[in-house]
Amino acid sequence: MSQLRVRFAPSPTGYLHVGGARTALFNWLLARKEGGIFILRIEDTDLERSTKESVDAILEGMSWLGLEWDEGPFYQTESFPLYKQQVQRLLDEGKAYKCYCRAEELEEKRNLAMQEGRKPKYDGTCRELQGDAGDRPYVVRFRAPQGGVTSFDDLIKGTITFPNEELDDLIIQRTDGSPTYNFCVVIDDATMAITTVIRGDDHVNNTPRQIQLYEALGYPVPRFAHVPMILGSDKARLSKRHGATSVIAYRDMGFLPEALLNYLVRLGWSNGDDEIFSREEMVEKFAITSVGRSASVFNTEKLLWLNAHYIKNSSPARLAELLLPHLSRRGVTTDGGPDLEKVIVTLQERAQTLEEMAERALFFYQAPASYDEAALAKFDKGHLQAVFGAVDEKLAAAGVVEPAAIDALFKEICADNGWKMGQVGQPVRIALSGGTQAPGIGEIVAALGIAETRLRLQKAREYVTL
RNA sequence: GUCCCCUUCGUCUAGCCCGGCCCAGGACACCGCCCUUUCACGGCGGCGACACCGGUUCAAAUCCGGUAGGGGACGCCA
Repeated sequence: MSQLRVRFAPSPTGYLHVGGARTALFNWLLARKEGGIFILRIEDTDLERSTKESVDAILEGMSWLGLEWDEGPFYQTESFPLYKQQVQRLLDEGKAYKCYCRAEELEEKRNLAMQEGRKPKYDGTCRELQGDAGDRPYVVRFRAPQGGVTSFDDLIKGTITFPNEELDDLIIQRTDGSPTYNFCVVIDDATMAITTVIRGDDHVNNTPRQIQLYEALGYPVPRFAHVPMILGSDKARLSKRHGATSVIAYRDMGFLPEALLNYLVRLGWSNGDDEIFSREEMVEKFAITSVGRSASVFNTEKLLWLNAHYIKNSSPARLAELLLPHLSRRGVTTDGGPDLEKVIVTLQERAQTLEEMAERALFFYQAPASYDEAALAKFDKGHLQAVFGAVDEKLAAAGVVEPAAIDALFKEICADNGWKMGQVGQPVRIALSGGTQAPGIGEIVAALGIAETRLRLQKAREYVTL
């Protein structure tokens, strides 16, 4: 059996979106699982819309996700001579012909056909033309088989059959001499010896045409696997109006690549009741044939849950590195402040994204500029002053730095003064962080350090005295 | 309009190929309880689906037919 060769072939007309990322992931997974080759090919035949920026954005998304390719990136624009040559071959063999119909005429005929409820296919005006019609502009059309059917066994959808009658003579070369998509893919997939084509299912309708092209060209037909689309919450095709669709946007929102990957692989694919998959487990368990046949809705809530899971299970050192950009975007530097890894440990259980973590980490590096008045109002001033004073005093004499030891200290303070934990913890939390939503008192103090803690306590005490 | 595809809890899905173990299992979300110095985490429990109609069968989510709904394609875009 020959080696498996798959490819991901995005067109550089935008960033890498989650749908494309999932297709890329499935390709990558299959290649890794089968010990095959994963090729990256940029489909830039649309000179009008293809941009270098898009290519870079796609590459950036791919590498952030860690979907490394074995060959490429190849650019279709580099193969123009080859396409030209193959078009000529088809022309010479009578398998393609020149068509002089004008685009506008065709457009009209198409609209008319649609209006009248007919299939808007090319009427074959130039199909039987003899010889060249001078130097009038022309496109080259593939002479498609008229009768019979074209069918293929899709790895995901099963057997799909099209009556050839539904397929018209598609254009393979434009008036300006450039080749069209359906033709390029076939040539490229054939020359790159792709054995399995995994792509979005918006391509199923193109598949029979491509198969006819493979046959006309004398190439072996690869296997096909069409993965269902990803929908937005309203079940319409996922687009910007549903929120972020760019892979890089997810990175910037503070998602971990393994969380996105895990989410994406479970969209349409499953392995029993398993939800969490490491990269290795995905590779080991993935099977293209067990990808579902129906479209699925992108659900940010679940992605968030997975992200929280991976945040909880990542090392503080790694998170620290990933968190830095989110912090500096907020104008915060960790210089001179608490050890970032210690801060992260207090936040790991509570943050769903790195953005959220950065937000919650802020007070460690910037003493509160104001306090949550409503929360403070639940205690009377005398009590507040007494608490801040007692804690400050206790801390001054303490040599401990472990969260558990500090918590024990607070228990002592409660016992000594006949207070309940709620009467002490909450005021101190407000004094240290400004608000009520923060890690445990012991954790905060340990990360902040005794000196800084006392400073903030004194500040808060002054504040309530005023 | 024509062709192609799809249809299990709100969402992702298991089960479907090889009917009975399924008055349908898991996960996210939601609700409640517990834990608790806040917020979270965690634990426990709850809510909640086989699109519909026929057929085959002792028995159907599973097989067959039809209906409805949804999506995709129909480009000198990819």
